[in-house]
Amino acid sequence: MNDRAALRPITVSIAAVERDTGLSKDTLRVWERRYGFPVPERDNFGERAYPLEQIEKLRIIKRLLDTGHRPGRIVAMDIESLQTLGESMSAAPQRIAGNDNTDLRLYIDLIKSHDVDGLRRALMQVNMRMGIAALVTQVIAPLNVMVGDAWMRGQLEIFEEHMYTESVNVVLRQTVHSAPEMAATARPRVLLSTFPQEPHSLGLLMAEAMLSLEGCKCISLGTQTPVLDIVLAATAHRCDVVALSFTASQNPNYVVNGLQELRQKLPRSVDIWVGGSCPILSRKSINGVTHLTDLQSLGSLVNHWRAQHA
Amino acid sequence: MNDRAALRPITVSIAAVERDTGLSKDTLRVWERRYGFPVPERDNFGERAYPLEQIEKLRIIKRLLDTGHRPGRIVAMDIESLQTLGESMSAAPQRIAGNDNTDLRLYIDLIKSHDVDGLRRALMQVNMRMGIAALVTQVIAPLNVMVGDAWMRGQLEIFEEHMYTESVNVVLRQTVHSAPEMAATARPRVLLSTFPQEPHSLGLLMAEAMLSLEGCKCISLGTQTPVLDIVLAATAHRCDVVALSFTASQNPNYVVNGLQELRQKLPRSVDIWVGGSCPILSRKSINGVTHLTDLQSLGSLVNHWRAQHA
DNA sequence: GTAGATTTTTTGTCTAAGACATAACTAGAG
DNA sequence: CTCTAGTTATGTCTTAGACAAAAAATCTAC
Repeated sequence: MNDRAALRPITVSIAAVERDTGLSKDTLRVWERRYGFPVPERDNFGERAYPLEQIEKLRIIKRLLDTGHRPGRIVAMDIESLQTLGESMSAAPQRIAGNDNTDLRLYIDLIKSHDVDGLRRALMQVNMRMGIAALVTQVIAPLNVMVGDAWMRGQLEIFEEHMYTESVNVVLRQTVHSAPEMAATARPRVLLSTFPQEPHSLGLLMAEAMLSLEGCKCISLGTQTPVLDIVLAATAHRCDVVALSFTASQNPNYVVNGLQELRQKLPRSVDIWVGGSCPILSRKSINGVTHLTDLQSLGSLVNHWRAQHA
Repeated sequence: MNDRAALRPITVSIAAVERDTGLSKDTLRVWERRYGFPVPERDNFGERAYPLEQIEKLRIIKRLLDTGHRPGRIVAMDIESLQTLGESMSAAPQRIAGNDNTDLRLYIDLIKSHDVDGLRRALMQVNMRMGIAALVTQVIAPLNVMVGDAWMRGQLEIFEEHMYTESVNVVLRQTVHSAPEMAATARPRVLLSTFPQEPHSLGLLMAEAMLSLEGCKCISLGTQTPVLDIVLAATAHRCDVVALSFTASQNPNYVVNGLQELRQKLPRSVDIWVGGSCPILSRKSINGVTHLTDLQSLGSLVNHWRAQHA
């Protein structure tokens, strides 16, 4: 059908690499020019065609960049050196959680046996027994990481991940909205959303659950709101806080520029709280923007806000 | 702090425009070259600086492209012409419904006054008084069209549309899942999702509401599932029907090719039902795929299926 | 030695115009 | 009315050079 695909099914276009690695086309071309990697083949039309091994290596490089390394030092390295470099770094932070994750295997098994109702029931039971906070921080948040990992390793199909995401969506919304509606006078009033290229809504929903629990009035716009409209919405809804969720799929520059732009256009009286698994947030702190490393700290942040606005 | 921003706070960089409109940098530059719009100013460093009005116009153009217009015809038009163009498109199919829409204005007013709780309460009341079917077909479906329209005319901001979408999301999920859980043995078992380029979930949710009402067992994967995974999921969940939702933002060719591929890979015993506001679906019928023109007809389709599988 | 200011290097993104595959429209024939 | 062939429209790729911003390295003062 497609000559390009038929002749070289093992290579992909620069646009696909940009989508899959998060490295911009400009960056890919300039690395090739400067560091001699990646060196894609060329298809019949003279356009770059990246072999899968190079994409694999690019993914490793991207991870290392996210943890603080610099391109000039690592892009030209061979893949084995990169892997040993990566292992020496990642060993530490994993264990700190203190959770051996054996009980979470249960949920993965439910996903793999395609038992939608069973999965939802199991999550609901956690909610009944331990409450929303524990459900979110001790089950759903670590499960998200495990599911992402399992998918990366090829142990989980895309549709199984989708089924999981939809189930969590259902359960979280049900628990959040079954609680008595927050009074319109509750403070702080928190506006929730994500930046335009960020389609993942689970982080937002988890934050909403935790904030509602703390007695905040949440106004969620769902995902992908332009920066300008976040400003308009915060004003229109008289919000005290704008809370934003980011994942690793976000272009780091978009994140930083967007947040600086938002900070500049939003009144100083409105706080900006950001969270999620986006590495740039931890590496770089932005003036006037509060970064949460985990969902537990939302509670103390709300208390802190209330103390200041008493 | 930033010279660029300090001197011209009313303009933004090409990267920010890409982020907020979804139009690539390449596309923005080539439109400027070919159609003479947008024509950004230049900052102190000779780089493009887009005024807000042009971004507004770009958003409207993007919307019109999604509904089938082509750049060469509309990019050079002035903003008023674009708005009337947008209105003339949606005017026609409106009347056919036989609804004068005066009562729906009420909801628009609630959106414009930023009364989230009021909007949700109003929708919930419709549900109590008239049931889910009426809520979906007589209120939400036509309201979706009205909201899209109002945005195009500049009467509604993006964040107001987002707030509306999120509210409908909440209300629909609440009504669907407050009903007693469907028995695992209920038939037909319907798998719901959208194709990879389709991010809109409201259509899916409306369909799920109607199908649950008819006593079907719904398994939703959320949006954007690859064709191959739809096949895998339908098998894994032993589904009788795959239901897909499409909006006008879909590339017509992707839709047709995707559906043909899906039909080919799915067992003939599994029905494919498609619906939504995507023009190609009405223009072209695909072998082995059932197209629903409106949500009301879902009921008779379910009955028909049951009669055949008695 | 350490803190702070200054220079140098690194790095991502911007610029330009040209090329071209493919999507979409138009016209002609059956 | 339907299908096929020709034509236009359109997005994305290509090239290479420039430069601001960030990071690192060097220098200066105490």
